[in-house]
Amino acid sequence: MSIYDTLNPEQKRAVLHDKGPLLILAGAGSGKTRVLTHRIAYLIEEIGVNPWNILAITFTNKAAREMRERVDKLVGYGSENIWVSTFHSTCVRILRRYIDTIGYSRSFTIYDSDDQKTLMREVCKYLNIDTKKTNERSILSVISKAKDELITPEEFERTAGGDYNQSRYAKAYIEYQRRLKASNALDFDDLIMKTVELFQTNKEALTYFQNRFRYIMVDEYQDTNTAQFHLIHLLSSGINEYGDREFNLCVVGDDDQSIYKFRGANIYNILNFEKAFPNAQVIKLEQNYRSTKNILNAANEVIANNQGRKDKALWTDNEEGEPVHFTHFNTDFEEADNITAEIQRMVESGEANYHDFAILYRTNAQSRLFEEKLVMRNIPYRIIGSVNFYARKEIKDILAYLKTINNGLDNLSVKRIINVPRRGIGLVTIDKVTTYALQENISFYEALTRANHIPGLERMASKITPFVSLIEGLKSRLNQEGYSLSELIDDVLDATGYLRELEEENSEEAMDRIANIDELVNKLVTYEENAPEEPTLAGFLEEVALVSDIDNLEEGADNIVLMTLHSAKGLEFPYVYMCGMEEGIFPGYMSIYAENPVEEIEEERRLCYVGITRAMKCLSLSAAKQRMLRGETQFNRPSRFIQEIPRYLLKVTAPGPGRFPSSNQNSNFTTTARENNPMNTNFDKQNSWSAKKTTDSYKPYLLPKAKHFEGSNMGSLDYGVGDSVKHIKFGVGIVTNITKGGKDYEVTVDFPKFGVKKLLSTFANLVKINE
DNA sequence: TGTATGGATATTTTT
DNA sequence: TATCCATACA
Repeated sequence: MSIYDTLNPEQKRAVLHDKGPLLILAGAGSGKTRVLTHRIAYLIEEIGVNPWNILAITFTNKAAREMRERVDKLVGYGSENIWVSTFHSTCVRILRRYIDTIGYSRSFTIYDSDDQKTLMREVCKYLNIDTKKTNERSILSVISKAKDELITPEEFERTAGGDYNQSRYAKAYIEYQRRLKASNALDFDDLIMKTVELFQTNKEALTYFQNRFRYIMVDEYQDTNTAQFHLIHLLSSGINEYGDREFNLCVVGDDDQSIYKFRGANIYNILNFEKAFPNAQVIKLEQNYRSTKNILNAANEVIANNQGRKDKALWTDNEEGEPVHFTHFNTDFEEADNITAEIQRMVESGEANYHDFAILYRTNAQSRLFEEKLVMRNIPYRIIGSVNFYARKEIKDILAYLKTINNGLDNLSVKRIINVPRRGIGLVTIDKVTTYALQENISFYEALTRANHIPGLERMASKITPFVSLIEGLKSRLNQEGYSLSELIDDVLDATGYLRELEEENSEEAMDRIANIDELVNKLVTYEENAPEEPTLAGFLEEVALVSDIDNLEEGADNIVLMTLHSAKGLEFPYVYMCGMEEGIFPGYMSIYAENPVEEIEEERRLCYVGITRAMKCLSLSAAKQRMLRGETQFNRPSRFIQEIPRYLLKVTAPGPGRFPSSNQNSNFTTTARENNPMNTNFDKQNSWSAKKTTDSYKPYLLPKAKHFEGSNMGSLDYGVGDSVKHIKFGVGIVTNITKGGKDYEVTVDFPKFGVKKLLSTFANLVKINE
């Protein structure tokens, strides 16, 4: 009995395919990772391929790690030589080796989206682009799209021609790229684009990697963009010893799960694979091993509403299972309350464990209500994606120190930390130094080292010089023999006084920040201990730059997970709750009112398909009749995706009585939840942090009184239109109007000295004056 | 130079 | 509603 006997016929065919291009159309839950790992094993053990010649590319670190683990189990010897990594880290590794041949230095920094935005803000200021009319983000997204399509700034400018807007974007692109280069920095898109550029200009590098990667496998192929396509095409078009192009390329994907078009994914990569790689074989994996018949049928019915798909029909041998549940709640509050109650009940009855559950939603903002409920009920949970650990201020600050030490050209990082902690160096000084650096064509940091020669800055030199010697001191220590990275970070925390300042502040927030910094130190120590090669500062920084929140999703922890539908791709759970199934939420209003709604809605539908197919045993959908969104009450109809599921697959449940029929009981719950809150200790730091935060900011929910509040409810304010009121700052004025805004009253008051002001009643503390 | 404050503004998804 | 930013003030 061999390991290949457990495969079904199609899977086996895919595994035994050893030469030439292969497209595996793998439906959800059809065992594609299994096929990939078994194929690697087959190539090594049966065909005699050197593990060293195999490259497997995924999108997330988590997927890469999983694949590595599974391959390790399957392949006894030499599996560590298989190159398993994400697109981005693959490119970083290639660039670290060759990037100096295209004009960057090997110690380049990677800019994340925050950094990109900061840089773009500088660019806009420099080019006099009004960021109120065109915000940084939209410019960045234009640039990102261009980079995905391998369009250089110069080309972009050429095609822009006389078009005013386009040429403005072009100018921004050029300047942005110039500054990245000056900072010796690459953004995420550059990682791919520059690697392609390297391969196009440096034949030696290309040949080296073509010879190295004789067998290439790509997971989630439907999410690749044009740049990634070219990268793979270049890498796989090596010539073998008989002078033939082999294209030993095996890609796995599912066009129905393509959900990253907004990020440049090019669906034609998978739809036209057979054109791009002649003689490609296509194998379809259509048997689903994950879900019940009912769930799978619901998924099939929904996705059938999309046009232009690759023809396929997913089926399963699994049992029929429960029908798909659907509940139409009255409010979003009731939705969160009932779902969390149901989960709790099922766990307490011993039917399931917390880790069997996932709550999925369209937008991160929807997690908040659930979080509040989970805290109240003492249910352990983990939210993926809302606040990235590495996006926190204190973490970015410390990393900026490390980046400055690693790459002094990184202007952004230097500017970030020059006055953190406070050194009395303000904006004026920074501006002067920047201007000087620009004039002299040197980096910002270089300019700092010459502070006492900069006209007009002689007096500031006494503040700047200590900073420079601080950095220089740290740099030189790093160069000493036997000085470790963990010593470096300790020295950074100590010598900068960063930690001391937080300790002295002694607030709860400061304690959280310290805890986060400790966590960062831990990560660095872990990196040092586990690094495959010699641990380096650049290595650590790049690892940190390329992780996403989903990568930290630990297995085995017994908690519910909450995440967006996007993050859920590739995962599976016995019980899945998809909430907020409403028109305007999912599909989102952005897609409904888009220029090309058909296309956009189809992408949303694929997202829905992804969500449904995450469920193994039981799927529950829900919508709310009214929902609070950015302080406003919205009334949405149930999502069209619900209608697309045939009635016989659905079990429509009436919403429960609602635990909180009237609003005033809530406050009791808030306080008790706070006091008996022993589960904080069971959580990791991130959770207790977020839990605390929301508990503190929790306010009792007021049932929205949307329409008819004018009469009776006015009583809760002790003044009305026409009354004289006193404000602590504005003095006495006359109320001219009162409207309901969110949970509060917006009171318009005419102050004789300050004019007409709109105030929120809870904050304004207006006092009625009796005349 | 640093801080407070109020106003504006955003909210889709992320390697 | 929550955060960000510019402006005014100390």
